[in-house]
Amino acid sequence: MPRESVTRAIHVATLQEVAEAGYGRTSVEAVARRAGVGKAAIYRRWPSKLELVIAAVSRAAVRPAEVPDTGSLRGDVHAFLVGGRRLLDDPVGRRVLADLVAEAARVPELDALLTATVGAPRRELASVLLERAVARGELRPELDRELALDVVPAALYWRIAVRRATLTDDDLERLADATTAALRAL
Amino acid sequence: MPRESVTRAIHVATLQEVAEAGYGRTSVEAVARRAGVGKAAIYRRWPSKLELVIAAVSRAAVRPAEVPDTGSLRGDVHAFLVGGRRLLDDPVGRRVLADLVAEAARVPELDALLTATVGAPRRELASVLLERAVARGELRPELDRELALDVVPAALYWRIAVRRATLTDDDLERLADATTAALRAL
DNA sequence: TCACGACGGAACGGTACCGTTCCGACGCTG
DNA sequence: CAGCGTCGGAACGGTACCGTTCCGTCGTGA
Repeated sequence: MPRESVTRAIHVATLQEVAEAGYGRTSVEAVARRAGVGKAAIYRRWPSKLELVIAAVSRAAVRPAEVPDTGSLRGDVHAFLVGGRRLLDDPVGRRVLADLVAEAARVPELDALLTATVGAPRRELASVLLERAVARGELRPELDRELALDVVPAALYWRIAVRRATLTDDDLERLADATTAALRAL
Repeated sequence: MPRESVTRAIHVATLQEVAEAGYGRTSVEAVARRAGVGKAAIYRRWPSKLELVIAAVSRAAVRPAEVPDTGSLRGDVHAFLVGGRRLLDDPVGRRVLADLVAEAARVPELDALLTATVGAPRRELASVLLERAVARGELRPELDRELALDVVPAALYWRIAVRRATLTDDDLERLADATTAALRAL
């Protein structure tokens, strides 16, 4: 039975390596070096870099997808944005995410992983929020769900992950206002 | 004097290589192979992979930043989105862009290049559009420009570059409506 | 048409990983 | 406290690029 402490050290080292070197330049050798571990310990667990990274990301991405219910669309959107900012605030996670988004265009397994561990849960959260607003009468029942689900997280991702700028609490308030207005127009 | 046809072949091959392999795994050797060119021809022109990629992207990204003036905020936003979709529609460009966005977090030169050749021109376009709307009285003068400039392109990028889904003409119409509503709330 | 120079291609020594295997050491479990 | 299995580490042969240098060739401009 592999030792858990070693497995954890490898996971941490993997994420750090991907964050610093980028997915493409990440080597199993470097991960082992950083983890203070023999390469054999890694190959005993996973057959390749892809599986290694997938395992590390899967473990790190496990987050309880709590659904906010504030009683209003605007409040729910704000809560969603706050959660999203928290998710993107980790510098290591942000870098790894950007790399994996790029790499997912080439590797279907990574694409599936990202969708399953990050995309789908967040999307489900937003979906619940939208349906509640429809039920409340705040949004039209014919609302274009597809488009709405893209509008909600987009500005947050763009600003933090792409432009690598920050969003203050105040920004988040106004962004919630703007997003709510956008949804009502859909 | 280096031959222009060779330079062009190298540029094309560079972008294709980055698109297929990712920036991190792209090698000068592979670029030369693909371009049907000796490595010497590349090192005669650029000192390293970074400069090579920067040159290729710079050339490819030169696009006339035409400013749409449709007479209304909604029309201007729509025109901006149509232009953005055209920019992101090229599959090679889209992949390269995702890689470079990730790599820009590590390499300041790449960051500066991306800002100068893609970010700033598009941002300037959006800025003009916003100021026109303010002048027209369609948006409040106290409009938060920073936030507004993030809201305008975000959904487009999110959907096409991150989620790798498509946007129909109809989607673009509704997205223009939603974005306009969001801006008015800022 | 001639000569200059950039060309494609091969080869250089050197570094880095690959994926595997073999150690001797150490830590759990029983 | 015995022994089994995982441990860190070193080494394996092999592949791939690095950045540079050297060819013999061929296109181009004078």
